[in-house]
Amino acid sequence: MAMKSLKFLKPDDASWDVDKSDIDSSNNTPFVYNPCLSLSLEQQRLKLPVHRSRNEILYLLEKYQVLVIVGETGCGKSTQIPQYLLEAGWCEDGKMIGVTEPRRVAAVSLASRVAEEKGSLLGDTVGFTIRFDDCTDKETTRIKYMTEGILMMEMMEDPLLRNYAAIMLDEVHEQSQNVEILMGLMKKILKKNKNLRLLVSSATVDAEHVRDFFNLNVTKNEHADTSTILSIEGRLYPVDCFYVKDPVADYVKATVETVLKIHNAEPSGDILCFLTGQEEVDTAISLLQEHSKQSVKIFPLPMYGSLTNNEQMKVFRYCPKGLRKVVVATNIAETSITIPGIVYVIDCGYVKMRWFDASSFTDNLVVVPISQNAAVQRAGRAGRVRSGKVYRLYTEEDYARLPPHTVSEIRRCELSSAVIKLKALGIDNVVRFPFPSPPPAKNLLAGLELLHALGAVSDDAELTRPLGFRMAEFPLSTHETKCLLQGCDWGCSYEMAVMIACRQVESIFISPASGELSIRAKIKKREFEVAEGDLLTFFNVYSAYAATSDDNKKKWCHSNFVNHKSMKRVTQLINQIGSLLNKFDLKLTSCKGNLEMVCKCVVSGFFPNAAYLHYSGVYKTVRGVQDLSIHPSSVLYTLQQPQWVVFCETVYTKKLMMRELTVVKPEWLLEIAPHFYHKTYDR
DNA sequence: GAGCACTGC
Repeated sequence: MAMKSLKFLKPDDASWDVDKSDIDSSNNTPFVYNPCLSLSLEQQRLKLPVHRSRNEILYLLEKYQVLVIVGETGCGKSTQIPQYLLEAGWCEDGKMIGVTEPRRVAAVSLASRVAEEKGSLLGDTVGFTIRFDDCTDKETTRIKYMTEGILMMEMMEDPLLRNYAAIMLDEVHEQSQNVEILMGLMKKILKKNKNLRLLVSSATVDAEHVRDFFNLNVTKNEHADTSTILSIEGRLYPVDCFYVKDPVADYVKATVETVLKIHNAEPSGDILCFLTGQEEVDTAISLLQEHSKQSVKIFPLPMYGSLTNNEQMKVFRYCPKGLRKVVVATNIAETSITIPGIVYVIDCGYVKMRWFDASSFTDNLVVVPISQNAAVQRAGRAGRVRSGKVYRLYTEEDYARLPPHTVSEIRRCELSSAVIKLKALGIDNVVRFPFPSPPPAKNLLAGLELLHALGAVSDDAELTRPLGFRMAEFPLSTHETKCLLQGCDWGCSYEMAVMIACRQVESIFISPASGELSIRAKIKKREFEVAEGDLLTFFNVYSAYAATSDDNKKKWCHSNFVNHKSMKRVTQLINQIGSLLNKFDLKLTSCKGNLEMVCKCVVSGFFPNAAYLHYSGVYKTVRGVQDLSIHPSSVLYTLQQPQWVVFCETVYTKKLMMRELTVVKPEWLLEIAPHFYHKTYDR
């Protein structure tokens, strides 16, 4: 069988450190491939495709308030354009150039790169700001890289962004919820602050849409346009496209067969396969490993988000000589990471996506066909080294029938936190807010309805004081924020902060996939379990961790199968929550073991997610009609099923499952949320 | 008996 076994893992093996989002200096973006590494920095700058457009960019920014830049990753736009603006004197009155990135790693690594090119220290002329890490200087920083959420927060402080000469929204084609809101807000800001310039960088797609969105010219006269497009020639080589003649029945099997076909018939070059989830990737990998044992000279590697850093790094290393590297990945390889050396791409044509259903108020994880844009993006992964080939496991007719664009996140997700932020920014009518791709009105209204139930907006849809205005400032879900603020009133804000912080990290437990270790991990986890459910189990784990002396924390985590890096981040998050509360003269206080109080406080934020055990043996929500079951990751999965629970989220794969449960009493629901449950019964 | 990908003064 496949060697997935962790049996031989030594305690000091690096793969113990399960770490996802933390950034450390030793992990300074292995993801960018630089073919000009041997040249001096200045020579490298001149070789970038964007260099030829330097003067044009500066000219267009004199003439237009908004410039849409189209260029593939690697053309140098994110590193060079801010420097051109600085060199051209845009920052002479002390203003900054702000660049937003969808990911923390990108913000940090771009800032370090540009600081190096400018020969300055990071945090001096060039800096970055991400959550928990502000590496800028109020006096000297002129170019500031940041994550999108940071700019959003700054807009709440200064709605006209007067500290900035220009803002560059980088990689907007990823269409995050934040970017949609940022673009809508920027449209308003640009009307009021005529000195501000906006650059929007996007992959080829949708550039016209973005330009037209920002164009304030209402006349037919093109000379009055306020926005325009500039294309920068990319570094992509042509990619030949192959389709299957007939639809495939099983795309995992077809992927494996296609790998073998390419390996036998095509010249050297690595292969990248796209599948939808971890299970599929693991299946494909073990099939490929069977072949590689039968002397097929391939080197299969999995790639997905929940692999440890160490396992992820393997795809960037050179593979054993004489073997062909075959990476089988989820969508993580579509935009988030770039694997060097890929010449062949196999595309199954599907993707797993979160989808919010406003009628049942559930978030579902569903497998859907990809869009034509995504298909092009996946194919492009084959053309970064030399001309490549893409094998699409669907017919050409199927391709033609795919939707042209991926439905943006804001049209698919729960919107209450977006709505409350807009309200706090003074946008009263959120349904009329200029989103570049407006979400369905019913999703916005569902968001409003939830905020109303939580007490954050009044009957006439105004933010309430103080609750609504306070809630808008927290980087947490609306349910969580409500629990936290209720906890301040009831004296259990510390317990709430701990449980909420634990929800923000990937997982606080380490769960080896198989073997003896996985059994030992389960036994250890059981020792922390409490009958009140998952959130209180989190609290239990954290309390034990916090009670351990600093010197022993790492060892303690190791022997208890708790993720040390997650716990460090949880501690950081609790501190941040504490200082955010301080802003409102609120404090973290503990109720010291009053379990009923803690559970009631959970109900105060999560009461819309209450479910009861139906006599048929499945759970049902009070408001909905679907059947729900307990997710196997829950501590309640193995215990006797409680009569009433509230859950933090649901996932739908084969059936609808509740995650992160708390056991409750039905009378609490009526006591804490009479407005909500009366209303539902009346219907 | 199960986990697309990101992010937050």
